[in-house]
Amino acid sequence: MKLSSSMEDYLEAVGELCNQKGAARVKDIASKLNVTTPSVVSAIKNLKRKQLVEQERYGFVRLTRQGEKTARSIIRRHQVLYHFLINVLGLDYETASKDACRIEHAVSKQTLERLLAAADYIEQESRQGLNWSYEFQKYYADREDSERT
Amino acid sequence: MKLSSSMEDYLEAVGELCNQKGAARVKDIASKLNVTTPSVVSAIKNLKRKQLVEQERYGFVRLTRQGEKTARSIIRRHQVLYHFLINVLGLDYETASKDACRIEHAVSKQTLERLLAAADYIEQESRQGLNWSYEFQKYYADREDSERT
DNA sequence: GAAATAAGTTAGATCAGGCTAACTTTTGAT
DNA sequence: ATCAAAAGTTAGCCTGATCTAACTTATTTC
Repeated sequence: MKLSSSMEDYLEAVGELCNQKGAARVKDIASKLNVTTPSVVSAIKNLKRKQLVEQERYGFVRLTRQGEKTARSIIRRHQVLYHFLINVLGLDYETASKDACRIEHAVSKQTLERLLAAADYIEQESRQGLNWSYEFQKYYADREDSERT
Repeated sequence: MKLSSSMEDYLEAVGELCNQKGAARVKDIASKLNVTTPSVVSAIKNLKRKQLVEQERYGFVRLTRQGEKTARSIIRRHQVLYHFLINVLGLDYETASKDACRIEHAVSKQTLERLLAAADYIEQESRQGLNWSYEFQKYYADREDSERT
């Protein structure tokens, strides 16, 4: 039962709002995703049909058991990606955040696991004195400099 | 003048077909992208409007000057990503290919440049005896093993 | 507790991108 | 040169995701 990118975004937003406030309101989902409330309503209707979300009429939105599971994996995907972009590639938060939002819908399980492993591996290495990230940042900066000439 | 993912796919396909055969035929674009010819026709109409492509009625499709430039950058994006997935993360061709196709529409210029730099850096390191990829593959394999227990 | 405000919903439009079916033009075989 | 097959096109439909405008229900405030 695959979700579209868009539905993943909604489920992710519901998940995050539930995590931080216990339940999600339509208007908060809307403002988080920069869409209008009718868009949220129709998306929620869709997620209800898929049994990922529950909502009493005019009330709060909450995740079902299955919804929680799915949301968790979507959020994890985002997190892993974001972490990788920042801690391995050394991107700024702004760019990392935007790219993570878009790329997350496109990475396979396999790729994701390797991105995570790479970040972990590099972190482990750095505890042993071989600071990959630092060396790479230096390399990257130099290379950028030389391109500007 | 930003292109949708879908339009990027069409332009990329036209670019590749032109590279290998000098011009693209509607049916070849269709089979490359797994869509029907009417879909191609309407996409081409769109790319014509954007001046990225030319075509005499019932004839071949070719890139304009601007189209070539754009196609080149899209193709490069794909290539860089594919290379990274294989040579840095160690994914199999199949997965790398599929993921590259989907992720390419989502990576920013900044992320792309760093992915490229990371791949180059690692390659350079490996010429100096520090075989990152090899070590990482080992790390990854071990970690997968221990998860299976 | 009634009126005003906020939140949620419904109806209906639009747009992109895909499809099928039917048609036209081009190509190629005899 | 003709006519069958292949390639390209057009028309029209469908789905997903968005929007605005208008409406309904809940909440807040006096």
